[in-house]
Amino acid sequence: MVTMTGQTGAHATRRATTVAQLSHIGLQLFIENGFDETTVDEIAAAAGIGRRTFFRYFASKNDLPWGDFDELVERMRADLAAVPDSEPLYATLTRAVLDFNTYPASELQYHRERMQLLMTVPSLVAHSTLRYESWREVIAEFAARRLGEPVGSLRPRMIGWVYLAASLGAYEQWLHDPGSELLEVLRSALDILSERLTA
Amino acid sequence: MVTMTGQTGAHATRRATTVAQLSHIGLQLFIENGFDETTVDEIAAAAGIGRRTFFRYFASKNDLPWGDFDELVERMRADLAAVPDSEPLYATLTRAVLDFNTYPASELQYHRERMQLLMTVPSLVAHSTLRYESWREVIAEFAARRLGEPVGSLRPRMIGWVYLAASLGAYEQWLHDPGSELLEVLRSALDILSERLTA
DNA sequence: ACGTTACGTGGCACTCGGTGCCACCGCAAG
DNA sequence: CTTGCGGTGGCACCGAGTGCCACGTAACGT
Repeated sequence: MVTMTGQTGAHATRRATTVAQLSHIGLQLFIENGFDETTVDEIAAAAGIGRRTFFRYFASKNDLPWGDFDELVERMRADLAAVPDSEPLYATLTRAVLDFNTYPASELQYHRERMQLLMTVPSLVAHSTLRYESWREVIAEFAARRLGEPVGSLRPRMIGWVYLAASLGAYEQWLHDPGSELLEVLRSALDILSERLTA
Repeated sequence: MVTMTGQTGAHATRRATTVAQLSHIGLQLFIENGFDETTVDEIAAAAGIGRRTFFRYFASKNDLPWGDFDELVERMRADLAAVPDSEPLYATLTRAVLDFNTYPASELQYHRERMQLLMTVPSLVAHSTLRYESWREVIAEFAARRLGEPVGSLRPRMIGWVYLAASLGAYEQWLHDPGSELLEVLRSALDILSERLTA
């Protein structure tokens, strides 16, 4: 169970576990026994590491279900940066949000269980707000650049908030309706944004 | 400093403190020394009550800055329920959001400091998501009734999310720009919603 | 081959938020 | 005066998160 991770170049050392492994083990426990009922001690024990070490992999128990979210956000940032200015703003953002939430069929069941936790366990629901900040930031940055406005101005920020709202609304709906398709619900949610909310 | 609260009718007993007093004392400490640097023990001591008693007034340290938010939400629910069907949906919601965030000039400074905490301290930012749920619910309920759709369907939920997004975007902007007027920023944010987010 | 250094590990003790339990006390009603 | 209710707060306990440090092992220099 010893893995090499030589990414850092010099002074690479064996790691007893990978983030992905730990995340998987923890999530399994959360699903089986409930989030609040599962202690970090139990997760560490199940993974065969010390409690202290757990907090070197994850800043908090709340971060465990998030996996490599930050990486995905960075990928979205890069993807958006590569979009030519000829592509219309809102269509690009819609496309980006759909891409961001596109998972291979094999991972869909897992993703659903993960999101079920993130959207229902109060502690996780609360914590998620902090994780979404960087996501909104990417959207706002892109919108600001396209609109020629500072990122700090109202419109880009609002666009970030509103696209997040659409995503969360879609996830809520997807989890609520077991037969639905995530991408379809997302598409519907994003469509509502493009309607005029007047009268 | 002993106050009578005989609301419950029979068996009314003196309370050593009121929620408002405690909230005020705590916020003062948060502003002066920082949220994370202030312990519940210190707040309790400053208020002259026991630590155990603090948690009978507030479910958590995070709830302290919220004051009577739930009451305001209930008022909004009642206000919306009283709006005749002849009033257009989105105009009514816009009006409701503006009313909800209308404070007497004397409380504005206090409100600003409170919101500064709620929107910047990570622990509070996270927790706020849980408090906003009931707010979104009120919006969604009204929209659902007006649209003749179940509350659980996508559109009413989205409307709840999107109006929350506008509110949070406006607050972010308001706090970011010391010279701005809350209601004006809010109005601008809500206006953006009523534009078509296309092309 | 040997010492040195870097680094992942994990034990220990501590802080702080939050909870269950319970004993205490004052007020109101009988 | 007695009984009962309700606010109070001390005490012990749990679990998340952190600082500190000692240990072992792999990589590196000589």
